[in-house]
Amino acid sequence: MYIHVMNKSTLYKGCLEPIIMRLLKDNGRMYGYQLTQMVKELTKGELQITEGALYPLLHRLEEQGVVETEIENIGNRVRKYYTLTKAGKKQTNVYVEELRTFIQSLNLIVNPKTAG
Amino acid sequence: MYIHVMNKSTLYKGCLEPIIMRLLKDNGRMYGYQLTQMVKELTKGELQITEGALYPLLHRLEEQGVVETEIENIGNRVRKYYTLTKAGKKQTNVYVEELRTFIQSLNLIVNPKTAG
DNA sequence: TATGAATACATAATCAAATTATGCATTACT
DNA sequence: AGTAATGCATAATTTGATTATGTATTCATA
Repeated sequence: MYIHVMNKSTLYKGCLEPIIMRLLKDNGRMYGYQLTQMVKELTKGELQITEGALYPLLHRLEEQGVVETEIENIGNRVRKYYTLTKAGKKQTNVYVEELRTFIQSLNLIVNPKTAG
Repeated sequence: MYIHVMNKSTLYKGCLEPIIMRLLKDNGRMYGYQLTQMVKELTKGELQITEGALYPLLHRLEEQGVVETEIENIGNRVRKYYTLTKAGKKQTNVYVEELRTFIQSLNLIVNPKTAG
């Protein structure tokens, strides 16, 4: 019988946006690669953001006016820093609250006895 | 400026499969509509599974041999009950563990101080 | 000093899985 | 009689990931 092996990384579909915005809110100016590293560190390697997911997301956020960017040259290398706009910060508060509620909901399903 | 309003229900993209399997493992035989109601109740209305997401998922799980079904007639109405197969139960344990780890990861990002 | 790993960005093709909309039918409520 | 709730299903579309690829710099090391 065929057993479907779910890639656990697909769990965070839909959560990436609030995750990134939360990190930007907490840490101010950050660049893309730094965001991937911070997620990896914070989650002890559990969550690994792929570049193909991250960069298009950051571009969408910029289009929407949620973040603004600055290019910085580190030696010969280019970094693109992202900062939340005022509207972006406001939006982040909403998203993070929703994410907290969502986590609580997941807990209620997965650990119905302990999660109150 | 355009502010993107995220539908918070989209957060659970990718988590639906382990959620449903977990409920089936806990409660044995369940039918589709019942699953949607239980998720709604458990999460105090926060998570609402749409039919367009649920039924195709259940059909996929059946194809994969994760669940098996029984049709039951309640008066003139038809219900389709789903039960985890042996392989399905095994798989559920893995998925639920992954989901727990994922929840913990989310916590580490959203509540870095309190989540250990 | 060449080679690979890490850093740093970007995008196109593809796939998975949801939303939205629709359809059908029964039962319960008002 | 009409509406909401129960109960299933599926098609069209959209979203948002994966995977693969490309470019380029910096650093460690064999």
